[in-house]
Amino acid sequence: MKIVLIEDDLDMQELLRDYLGNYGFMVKAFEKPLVALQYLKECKECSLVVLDLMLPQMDGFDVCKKIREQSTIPIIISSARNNLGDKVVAYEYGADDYLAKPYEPKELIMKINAILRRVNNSIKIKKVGEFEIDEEKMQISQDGHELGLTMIEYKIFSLLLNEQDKILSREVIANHLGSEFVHIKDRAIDMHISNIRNKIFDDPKSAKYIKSVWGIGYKFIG
Amino acid sequence: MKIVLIEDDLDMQELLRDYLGNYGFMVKAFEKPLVALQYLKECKECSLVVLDLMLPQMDGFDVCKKIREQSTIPIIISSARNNLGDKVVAYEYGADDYLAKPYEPKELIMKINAILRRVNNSIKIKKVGEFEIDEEKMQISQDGHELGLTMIEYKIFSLLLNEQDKILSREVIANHLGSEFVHIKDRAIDMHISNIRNKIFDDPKSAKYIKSVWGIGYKFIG
DNA sequence: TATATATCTTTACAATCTCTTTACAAATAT
DNA sequence: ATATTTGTAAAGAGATTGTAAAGATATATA
Repeated sequence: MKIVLIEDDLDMQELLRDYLGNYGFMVKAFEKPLVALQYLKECKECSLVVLDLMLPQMDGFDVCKKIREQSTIPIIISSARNNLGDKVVAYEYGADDYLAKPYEPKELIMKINAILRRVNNSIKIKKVGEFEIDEEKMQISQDGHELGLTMIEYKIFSLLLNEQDKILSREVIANHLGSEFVHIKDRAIDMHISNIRNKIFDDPKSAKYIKSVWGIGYKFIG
Repeated sequence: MKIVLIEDDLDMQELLRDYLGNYGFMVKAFEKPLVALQYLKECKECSLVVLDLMLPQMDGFDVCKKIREQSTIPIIISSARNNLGDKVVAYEYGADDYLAKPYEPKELIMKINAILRRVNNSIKIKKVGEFEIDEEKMQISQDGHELGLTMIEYKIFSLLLNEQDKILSREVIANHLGSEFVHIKDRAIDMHISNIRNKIFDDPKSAKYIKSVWGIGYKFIG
């Protein structure tokens, strides 16, 4: 489990590196946020960022925002500033948690574990109503019964489930299928929806699951 | 988004219920943990638990553990105890976050949003009187009941709600619908207003919600 | 390789839904 | 009283959706 630490106080950096190391985390520490951002852009196996707010080069909030623009990796803010305003801004910029210095390193460990537990849980199998998405097997089942979707059907239906209640236009759906599919016509998507509906026994006239949103697209009713 | 609050201090309970309510969360509050556990077992649409540690009947940690045995719903601990030991136990029992009293209610809101962002995708709801505008879903509900507006009806009514008490001319309304609709005749807008009124059970002769302003247009009475 | 099978896209048309207009009664202003 | 504005039913115009069927493409099997 690799953790990226962005902290310019080198004493603090070493302390956290050791502490996290003792709990089995690999730590990649950075002093300069711009270098860290570059590293994060290319790092596939990084699991979480611990970010100090007082940094050279660049404001910590901006770093947080920049990270969020390029990925959904969990971010824990570690800051000497302990006022509500800073916390509000941090959360609005997409941070997952906020720790005010000084804090017990143990508390950081616990927060990291709590967040990773959430993130990892959601990867394995995700339940949405009576449906279960198994990302590994690329399968979706309804009440324990595998639906036998085709690849495109799987991609479309898992998108609808993951974004439940959100209206997705045909364009958004097409984009989600990958660049090779952006050209396909809306009616092709309608056709896939129709086929999915057959497999989950849904009737468009009185939709229980996939609702047509007139003039826009479709949504899954959560 | 429904939140279960387990808190035996009734003042605190009311404070949090109001505060969370203002942010569009539905709150189901319990004083007794055993009743809450029973409720959670059957509740499909509950999204998160806020749990106080000092409770009658049963220790808060045990409640946390019991909840975790039966579900993966996010748990935020809200406790007067602020020592590392308690925090460690809470996280080990599967809590997602720990807030030490006294805290700003705003901070709880932020933590809830941060966790829900991870788990689902959090929602933005604006409340105007008994109406709730959900921009993501492009839906408006009245007393929790979805109105089933068409796209143009949604655009018009959300404009009226957002500009409550302000008189909007038909021209302003038409402009707000987008450039493709600027040509439509005033009577078309009257027709949409009439249809909206039907859906929200408003009577133009004694308007509770949408008032006609003779010679100008319409306004929502806030 | 050739053939069969499965998957995906397109076409076409009916069914459906939304939006606009019309028309007339009712309400309001001068 | 007359002119103007509003409310809305009803009809018409237009756009969107559902899906069968056929064609195109990809994948598997003999």
